[in-house]
Amino acid sequence: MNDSTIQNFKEILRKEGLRYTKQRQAVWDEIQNSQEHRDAEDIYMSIRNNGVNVSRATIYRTIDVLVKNRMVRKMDVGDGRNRYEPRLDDAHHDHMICVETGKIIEFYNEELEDLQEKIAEENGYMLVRHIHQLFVKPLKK
Amino acid sequence: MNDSTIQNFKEILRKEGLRYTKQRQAVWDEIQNSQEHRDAEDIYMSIRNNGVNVSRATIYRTIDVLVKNRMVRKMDVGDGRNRYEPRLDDAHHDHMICVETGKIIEFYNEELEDLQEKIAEENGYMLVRHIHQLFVKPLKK
DNA sequence: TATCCGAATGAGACTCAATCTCAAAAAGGG
DNA sequence: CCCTTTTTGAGATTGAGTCTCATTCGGATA
Repeated sequence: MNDSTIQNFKEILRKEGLRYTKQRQAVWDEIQNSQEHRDAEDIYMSIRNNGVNVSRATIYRTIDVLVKNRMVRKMDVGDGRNRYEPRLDDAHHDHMICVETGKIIEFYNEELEDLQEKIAEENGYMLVRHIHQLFVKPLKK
Repeated sequence: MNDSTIQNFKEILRKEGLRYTKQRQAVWDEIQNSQEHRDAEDIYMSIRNNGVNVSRATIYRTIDVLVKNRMVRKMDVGDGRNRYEPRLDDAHHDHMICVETGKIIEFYNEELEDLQEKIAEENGYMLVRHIHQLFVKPLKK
């Protein structure tokens, strides 16, 4: 929650023609401060526990802005609740989800990225974005 | 909707300890007959329009059985409605979704499949299943 | 083929994440 | 400090999917 990040956030709001409010700052702080993959309810409860009054509507509205401006990544894990994670470095990665423990592991593989673009192009398309999730279980030792 | 497919379906119901009903057959027929990626409401309406009385509950319950027995594949396109497609040949493929037209294109790439298993193993896991969707747009000519 | 009993069905209630509504509160330029 | 416009929040609403339970049906048995 350093000054430069706050400035960056304010700039994005300005660019979008939106006002700076403590609720919006709280949402960004909350997501930014934990490197986990959290759901909206979790973020909502944390902010309230920190003493900031906020509604679910504001959580969702703010997340939309953050996602649009690539500060937050929204991920659909397939259980009906989206998860959010900060995108501080903008380094792309995908996710591996352990079906036994629910643990989420991030991974990135250059070859995989290239291959996807190639496949899209071979079909006459340009890759815009992708969802790639590996559901895994621990190797037996 | 040939005899051998019906027999196969009856066998699966037997194996699961379930009875053969016209509603269950109608759901399987409906999914099987169209090679598209359809949602539950769509399947529901089609069956009713064909004159078979069925409820949404039965649609969902039957789809669960079909998915469990690998006759139908359930896919989460990210818009809140799952899509279902028949799995007649059991050949695996992933999907490319055009963000401009909504068209769904199937693809399969051996190299991609191998790479995923490798990545899981490098992290100490075994690949159980995966979700891979490419969101694309047409190449400008 | 008639009987019978447990399984299946369907109408509608319910769930739950996410979105919408709109009166009241707050931002922030002048 | 004022004033206009935006934002907020409590609660209503939406919509896919699930659950309930009285009624109907499948199909094994005799």
